[in-house]
Amino acid sequence: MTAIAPDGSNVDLRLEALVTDLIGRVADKWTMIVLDVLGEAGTLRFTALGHAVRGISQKMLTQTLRQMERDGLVIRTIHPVIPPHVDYCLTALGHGLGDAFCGVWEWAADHRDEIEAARRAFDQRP
Amino acid sequence: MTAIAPDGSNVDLRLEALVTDLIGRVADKWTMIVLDVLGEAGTLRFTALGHAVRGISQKMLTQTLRQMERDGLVIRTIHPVIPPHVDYCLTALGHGLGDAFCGVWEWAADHRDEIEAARRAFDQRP
DNA sequence: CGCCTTCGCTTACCATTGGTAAGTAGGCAC
DNA sequence: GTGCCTACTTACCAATGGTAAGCGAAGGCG
Repeated sequence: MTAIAPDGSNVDLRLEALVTDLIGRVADKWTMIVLDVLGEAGTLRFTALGHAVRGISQKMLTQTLRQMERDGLVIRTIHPVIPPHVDYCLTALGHGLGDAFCGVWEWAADHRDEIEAARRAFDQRP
Repeated sequence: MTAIAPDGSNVDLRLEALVTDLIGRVADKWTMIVLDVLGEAGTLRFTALGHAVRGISQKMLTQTLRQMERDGLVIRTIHPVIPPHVDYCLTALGHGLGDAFCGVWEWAADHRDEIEAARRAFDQRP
């Protein structure tokens, strides 16, 4: 079941590496939260997003949004007015990822207590 | 629908903050990859895990595993022999998270090409 | 005219995080 | 005694992220 590519490398391993790499870039805290917020709000401006994503710095917000835009997850629309007006919404790809990640949010909400209990137990060990 | 707690804070907001916090700790690159590897392999020793999780440093592996153990996601079993023998496997909680995150792996595998295309398009803009 | 405000950034500086590589424990084979 | 085994620590350095300040261009205000 291990196909070999023309260059001699293992295709399955290469694919796995690529997917793992992709997960590495996408599975980060801020990306997931921005994805969730935008998924629920539809369209938001930069500052509104900044308030909705509690705790994010402007720097990380711009950085995260740029990365998401580059990955085709969000669309950035600039309205050329003064003061500037820029808004963000998810692409179909972004919605897809949001839906895929939805299960994790549900899991987190459902098992919050268990995790807190596990932590307390762990912290009280000899 | 916004219940108010005895201390006056908004319960929905507090819950949301807690869940967001939890996502922040759990939605990190290495945790997700370790979760996946352990989910597929069942039980692995420290060094085997280190080889399976390509690119992780020993330091981050110990750190990630400790955190996951604290959160009740993995069980760490020490066999008191020399040289040391320690193995790791997922708890039910860990399997649950792995299953919840499974959708994201599938999404990543399915949309890899679209993302790469989006990146190329982005990188070639004026 | 000059000054302040607004919004979406960008930048300089510093703290925290993560990678690299070397060390440690402790028994067992040589 | 020397070296090897594994699962870590640790010291040191590079990269990442937070904080806070600045910027640019138009419009309102005195």
